[in-house]
Amino acid sequence: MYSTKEKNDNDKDDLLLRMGLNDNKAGMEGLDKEKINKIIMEATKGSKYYGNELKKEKQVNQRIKNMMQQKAQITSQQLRKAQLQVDRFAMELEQGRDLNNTIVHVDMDAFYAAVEMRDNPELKDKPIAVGSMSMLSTSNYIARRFGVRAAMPGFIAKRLCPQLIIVPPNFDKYRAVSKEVKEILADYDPNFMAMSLDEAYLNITKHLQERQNWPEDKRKYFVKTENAIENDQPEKEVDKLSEHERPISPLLFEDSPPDLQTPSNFEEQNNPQILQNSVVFGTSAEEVVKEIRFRIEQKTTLTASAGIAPNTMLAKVCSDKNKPNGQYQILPNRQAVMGFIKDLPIRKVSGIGKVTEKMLKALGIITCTELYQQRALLSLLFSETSWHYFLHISLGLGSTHLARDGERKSMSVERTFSEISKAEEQYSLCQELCSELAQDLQKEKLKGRTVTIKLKNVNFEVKTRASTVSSVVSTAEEIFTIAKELLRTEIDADFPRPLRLRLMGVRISGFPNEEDKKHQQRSIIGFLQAGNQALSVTGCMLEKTDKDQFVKPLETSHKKSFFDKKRSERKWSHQDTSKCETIVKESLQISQPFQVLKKTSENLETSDNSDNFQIFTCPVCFREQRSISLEAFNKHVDVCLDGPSIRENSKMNSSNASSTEVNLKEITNHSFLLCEKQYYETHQKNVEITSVDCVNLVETRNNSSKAGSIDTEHSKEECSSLPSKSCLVSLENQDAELLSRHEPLQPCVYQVTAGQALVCPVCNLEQKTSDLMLFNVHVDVCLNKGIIQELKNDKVYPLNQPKDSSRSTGLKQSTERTKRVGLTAKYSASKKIKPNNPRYTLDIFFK
DNA sequence: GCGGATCAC
DNA sequence: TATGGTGATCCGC
Repeated sequence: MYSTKEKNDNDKDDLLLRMGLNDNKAGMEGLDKEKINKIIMEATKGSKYYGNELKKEKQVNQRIKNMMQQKAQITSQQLRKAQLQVDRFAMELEQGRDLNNTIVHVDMDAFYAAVEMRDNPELKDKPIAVGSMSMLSTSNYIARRFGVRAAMPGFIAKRLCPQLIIVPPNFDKYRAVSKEVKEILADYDPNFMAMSLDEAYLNITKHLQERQNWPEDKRKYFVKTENAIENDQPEKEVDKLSEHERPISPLLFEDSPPDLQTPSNFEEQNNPQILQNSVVFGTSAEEVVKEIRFRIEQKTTLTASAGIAPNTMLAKVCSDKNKPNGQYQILPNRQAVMGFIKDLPIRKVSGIGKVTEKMLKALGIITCTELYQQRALLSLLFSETSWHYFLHISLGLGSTHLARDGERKSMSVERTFSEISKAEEQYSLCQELCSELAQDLQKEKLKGRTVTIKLKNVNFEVKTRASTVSSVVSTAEEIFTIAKELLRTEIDADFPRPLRLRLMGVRISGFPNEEDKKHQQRSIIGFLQAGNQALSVTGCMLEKTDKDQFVKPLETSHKKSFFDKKRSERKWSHQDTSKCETIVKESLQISQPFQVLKKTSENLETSDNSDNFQIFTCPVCFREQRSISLEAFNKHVDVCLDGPSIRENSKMNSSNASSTEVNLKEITNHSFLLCEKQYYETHQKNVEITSVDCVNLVETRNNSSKAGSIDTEHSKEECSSLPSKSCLVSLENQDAELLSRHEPLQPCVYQVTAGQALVCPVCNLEQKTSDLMLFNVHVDVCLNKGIIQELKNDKVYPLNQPKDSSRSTGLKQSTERTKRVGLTAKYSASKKIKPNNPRYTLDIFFK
């Protein structure tokens, strides 16, 4: 609906373009291009927005520079080889070219503005735009002469065109009109694909076939004037009107193609009763699309443009060609397609945006012909996905059938506001957004596993932070608990400077598909009912292999277009890999804490007699959780694991908390290391603070590490001088290799004497529980949590890394670790316990 | 999985 | 005074 809609061919000044500038068709009352640029520049210069645009531009330039360097290193030998490869692929694509479908792209002209003009005649001959002072959705064609365009802030538009009338949007109305249009479209393709309120693709291949045998009165439409009574049925017998005679009610566009202007003789015939005009449309694709546009206009008094072509990519470009109120067809033969493509600027193609345009331009590519000529080079400079896409475009290929709307992958809410810097306000805003999101989720009965927050500061810098939990969430509270922690981390990271925000958003994703749900249910039930037969990982591997074998012939056949293949890939990943992933997850879940906890809870004397409630003990905070379901409990553990949120539920009063925090700082300064020696040392130190939440500990440790007060050099020496029993050593030095070979790490064994106080070797705190299973789980969780916390704050290095030394290598290790931890560590450590042995052994190892 | 970017509308 | 909101995808960690 915005600037992307009218793509710009002018590339003289990218930055100006990005701000909504465009060619000015230099109407009499309009402004010329130079003037427009000047006014926009004056309004923009010096703003924070502009500053950020400059910054982004620099990044793009750097990208281009890198690309050019890469290009310079390519040898002619490499290029020749690439040429052969690419051409072989191009040939296969060519053989698979499918010209048998007739795809139509229908696009309402200046939709919102047109609706507003229709409903308020006073606006008809005035420059108008729909939107607000800060942002415009669309403008009418009069306003466009002044350079007023979609995606331009209203206040700048006003400078360009002081007479501009800005109408606030009325989406309900647009939706209603859109529905009317869609009802018409459905007659030609019940499976049409709506891209937005004002745009849709149709595949009219089938309709065309059927239409060949239709009698004339099935293609005949009664012509109404503006005053006519609603009648959409083809009925009355009248002479066929040629295109030139067709009555077009609203004079939306002074620059409409002449054939679509209202004929002058028609003005006299304003009585619908007397007027017995009708139109008969032919049986060709062109006639069908004329009919569609005619009916749209009769029904809504609005005009549409359309493109007809053998695939969606071309149809889209075509609909732009004779806009407004026009149509264009590419005939279904190769010559016509290539002729059309020849001088087509790549920027016109959907999917090629400003950045891609600029990058390709740096390689001398502006038109599709040039895109084709450089195909070998492109295959060396861009990812496979990208150059395949480019090759499709340059051959005029595209999707030949319309994909059914797949399942939604994410849902989000975001809002821009005037600066908010107070943390409390930020939290409550976040809470509001979560509530809204939860309501939207409820409407579609969706639950997801990943919560992402988005923050944009007053300098327009955008940041996103995500967290994935092991079971799905959907309520406002659940989402907020996660979002809050993400926000807290960001606030803490900048402390004591406040986050100066201008936008906040919350998104949820990771919706389980049907297969996921089934598996999840089965696995929970199965596990609750004792028989926890783990599905083997090898079983999954087999399945994956099967899938590959099945997909491969499909892909290599090259019968399908690039777009089709992308779609089928997606389908496969939905149907099959998801199954596979689920199994992996399932087998991992077997070893997850809640399994142990469930057993624990069975042993508890349940004071709660409610049949639905079960009491679980959280291995992180050691609080009893009354949860209706394992799922809910699991969520608790996840959240608890992810951050210090539990503190808010904590009964501990603030004075207590702060006093323990002081102690903790001291202790945890040393607790980064998992050295045995240290374990014993801190064990003694720690006796007095048994009641502290592990959750609090982590927060404290974060703070202290931020303060940079850790004598890590010292600790490191201490540690490395120890005998090789350190868990740390094996983790740091061997895990990479071991993990890549899918072999378990050497277990790191801690021995605990019966009756002895249980002190977690990770957080160094004596644990309230005497249940070794629970303690075991705690250590496991605490270990993972420590790592996760470290990773969340990118300023902090992994557990054993000195904060300030060898920054480059440290960073490398840090990210190295991220991956593996992300893949394996969370919840995946498993435990082996011999309950009746007086000398218990605690094994910690990573799967 | 995460985060930044790009793109469309 | 003032430059959007929603969803998808890709790439490089």
